[in-house]
Amino acid sequence: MPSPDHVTPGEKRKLTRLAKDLKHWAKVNGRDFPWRSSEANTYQQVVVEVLLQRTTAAAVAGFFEAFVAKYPSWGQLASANVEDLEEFLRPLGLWRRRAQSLLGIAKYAAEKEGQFPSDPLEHRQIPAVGQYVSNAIMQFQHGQPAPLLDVNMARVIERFVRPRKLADIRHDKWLQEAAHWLVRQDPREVNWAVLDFAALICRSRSPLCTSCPVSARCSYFKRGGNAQAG
DNA sequence: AAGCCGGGGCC
DNA sequence: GGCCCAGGCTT
Repeated sequence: MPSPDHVTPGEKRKLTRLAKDLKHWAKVNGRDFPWRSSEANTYQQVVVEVLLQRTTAAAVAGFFEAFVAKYPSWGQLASANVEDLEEFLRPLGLWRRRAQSLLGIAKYAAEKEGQFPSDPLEHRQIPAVGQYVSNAIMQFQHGQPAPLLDVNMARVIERFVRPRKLADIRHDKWLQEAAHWLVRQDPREVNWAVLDFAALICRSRSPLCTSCPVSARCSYFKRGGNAQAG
């Protein structure tokens, strides 16, 4: 009996096949956002993660262009007036907390000329940078494979393979390992594919299992998880 | 481990 | 009306 903290070889094969299938699925069905554009710079790729926290990507999509126009760099964001920033963020929600987060990370980044540490342990002290944003930094600035492991990616992995043991995503070793394995090749493409798949098919409420490209191998589907069948 | 932030979309 | 959303911070 394998340790519950460890991803088994069988689970790794499942995840490898899942990554392949979701990449294929996303080529046709994936979403297109401005921050995924080849034009997007590291500032935009990192700052958007703060905008996306607890916020739908659709809402950020209608906001992103205006934000980067008003605050085009870490330096200009760092020197923003707090009240102006709060007012600008208001339609997006979480505006007080988010203004503080953005100012904090911008001041740090401006000080370091936009360079974040390559050691994720050093990210702990940076405002607004938790495990998720840390992984985004590792991927987008340092080219290191890292999972954008949020509630959505967690849901996909848990349904497809098995549920995690711990309540907190960040403390579940098995889930962490599974997510890293899932995105180890073509991390950008797979990360975005998984997030798109989670948002469009493997939704938290009423998942569209009948339209799912991987339902045949999904443990959640095989257990009859979706009662209304899409 | 749980509560909090927050407006908007969706049921 | 309640739930959810590319989390992080505080208690």
